[in-house]
Amino acid sequence: MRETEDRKLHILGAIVEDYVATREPVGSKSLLERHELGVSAATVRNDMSLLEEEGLIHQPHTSAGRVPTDKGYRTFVDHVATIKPLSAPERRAISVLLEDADDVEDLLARTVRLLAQLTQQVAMVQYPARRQARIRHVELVKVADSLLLVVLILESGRVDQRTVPVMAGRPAEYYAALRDHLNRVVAGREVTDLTAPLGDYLDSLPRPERPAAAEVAETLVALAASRAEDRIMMAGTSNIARSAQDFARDVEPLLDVLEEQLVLLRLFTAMHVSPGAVEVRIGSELEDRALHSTAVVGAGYGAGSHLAILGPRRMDYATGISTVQAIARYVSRYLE
Amino acid sequence: MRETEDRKLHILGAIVEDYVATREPVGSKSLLERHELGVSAATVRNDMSLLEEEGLIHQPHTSAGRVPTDKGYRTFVDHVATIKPLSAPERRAISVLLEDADDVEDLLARTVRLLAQLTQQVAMVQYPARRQARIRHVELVKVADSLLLVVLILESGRVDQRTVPVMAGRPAEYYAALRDHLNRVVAGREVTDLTAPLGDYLDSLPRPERPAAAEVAETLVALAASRAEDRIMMAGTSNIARSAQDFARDVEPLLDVLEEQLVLLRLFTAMHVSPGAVEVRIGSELEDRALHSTAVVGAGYGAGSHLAILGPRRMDYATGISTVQAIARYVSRYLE
DNA sequence: ACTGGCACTCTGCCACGCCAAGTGCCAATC
DNA sequence: GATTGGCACTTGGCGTGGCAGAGTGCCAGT
Repeated sequence: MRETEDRKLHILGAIVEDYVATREPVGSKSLLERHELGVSAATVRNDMSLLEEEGLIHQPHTSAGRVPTDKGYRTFVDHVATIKPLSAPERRAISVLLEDADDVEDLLARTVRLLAQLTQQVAMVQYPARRQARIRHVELVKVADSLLLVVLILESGRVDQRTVPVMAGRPAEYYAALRDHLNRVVAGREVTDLTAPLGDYLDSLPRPERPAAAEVAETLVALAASRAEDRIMMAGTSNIARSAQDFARDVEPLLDVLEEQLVLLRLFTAMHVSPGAVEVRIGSELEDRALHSTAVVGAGYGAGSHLAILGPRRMDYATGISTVQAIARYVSRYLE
Repeated sequence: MRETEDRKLHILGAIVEDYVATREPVGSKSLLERHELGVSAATVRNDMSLLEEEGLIHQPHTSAGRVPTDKGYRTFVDHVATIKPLSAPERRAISVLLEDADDVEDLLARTVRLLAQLTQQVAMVQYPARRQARIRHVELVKVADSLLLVVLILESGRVDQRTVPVMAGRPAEYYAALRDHLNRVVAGREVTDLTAPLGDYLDSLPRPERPAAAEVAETLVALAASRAEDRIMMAGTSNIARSAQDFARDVEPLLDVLEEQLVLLRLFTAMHVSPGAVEVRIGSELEDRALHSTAVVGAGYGAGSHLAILGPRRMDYATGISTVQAIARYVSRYLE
């Protein structure tokens, strides 16, 4: 009993492997040619029948081979696939490449390209969440007579900016002074903790001066509240062209989703994986309709951010999972 | 003589229009069904023969309709196409949408999305070149014990940043003081004019302090020299899925090129159009092999930056050209 | 519990033939 | 001389039919 159960899983694994490799429904006979199963074709057929009853594989039509279902891929990933660790040269390559990034942005760009190249899938990385978000410095730049640029520098090294329309005619010195005052008030504070101190500061001003300063203070609060992790960097989109076989129908909505990013962000927030852990979502397990023909292998990194690869359900999960995991760890480390 | 020449061009135009609309080679008979040419099919056939001799159209195989060649599209664009101005609602929509961008980055993002939506092609915008590139402020942020973030704020409102590894163990006050010194030296200067003043400053330091300050100064020079217009923002990539008919072969290298950006940047620098002017490149007129099946309609905006749409050669040039031109003008205006 | 064998069912592919659309050319006409 | 109607010819696309290959389910035998 135990043994036949094992064999069924083994056969499922073989089916998935063959299907991934050949892209074609796999039958009992060709399965025997490529795998040492130690049983006859008829037995394989019986087991396949059972697997189909359990909803793990599926026949496109009578007298065709079998194709794994979403549920089939799922059990494969959960119970069959053995993660193959990366080779030493690969690890070294990752290490070297990420090491001399000269910027967080650059680090992410390298990461995502690397991930796309190693897995041959579409890779995406969420911008890192800011963990200790203390304000380092605020700078005001008058870019036009009635337009002010507010720059916010955090201690983590992140830089955010936004322009705000202001009343025309104020001299540059006015904003220099305002900047100094604001810095005195907000420097060293958490981004979440600006409203009260700024309110106090505004109250301390002579009444006629308040509205002008309030304009800037509001922008500052909004800027501090904006979450940069709401952006995603992507690479390897051309890989979807290679893997999709039914192009016109599948690819267009997929490219739309990738560009929209909103769906991907929801996806990321839905997968609350602890750093280093990997989560796999396959086909219908993904919320969005357009992603039903794809699978996503994601991992957490840093402080609650995510990275992932996206490809066809017919994907090499073993290397995908190990690569995503390894890269997530490396990035976490380099972010300190 | 003059008249038959005109008719030939008219026929070329009709062929291009029909081919763009139907995606199928167009023959003399179906041409008459859709256009009032005032002549018989035989005459059209004769003219088509001549057009083919001139290399403007081409027959996929004997007894098939005609398809425009690159040269054919070229003459169509140069001599036949009449630019249809945008409708009033369209203009208003552009105006409204671009008006309340709260950032240069945001403005570009809106622009590129708008362009993609209006033309149904892939749209791309080069980051604006910095015209008057005076330095407003330099900020140093210690993000780790041996890692320093250098932030450069320009008067135009651009913010650039880069991290640099530094010797460990220096107190934060050291960098605060260094920042103040550097600001005194570089504030108000052109980005191209930093080497000499910074050299003088370094020379003025006591010899043992020089290497430490030099580390930072070098990064600053490199940062100032880095050209941000070497980046491109893109939208509407899913549109290539719709327009390409022969997928597997065409789309993959195309997506690669779009991701690489290098080819696109070379393309942009190659088209030195004055702001507001439009340039069209069709098929083999484009340097890169992967772009031979596409056409690009580009325009200059701002101070020497570019924006463009990219689509199949079989593209609606009339609306493409007018839309690109209109948007380039709007963006130039909003950038002041 | 497996296995070998057998009858059955599809899909993919190839060959065939027909049709529609298109062409080129030529003699006739304005 | 330019234009036109007519005609013979070419060719890709499409539907049909037959055939081979791969696969299945089931059953009787070990």
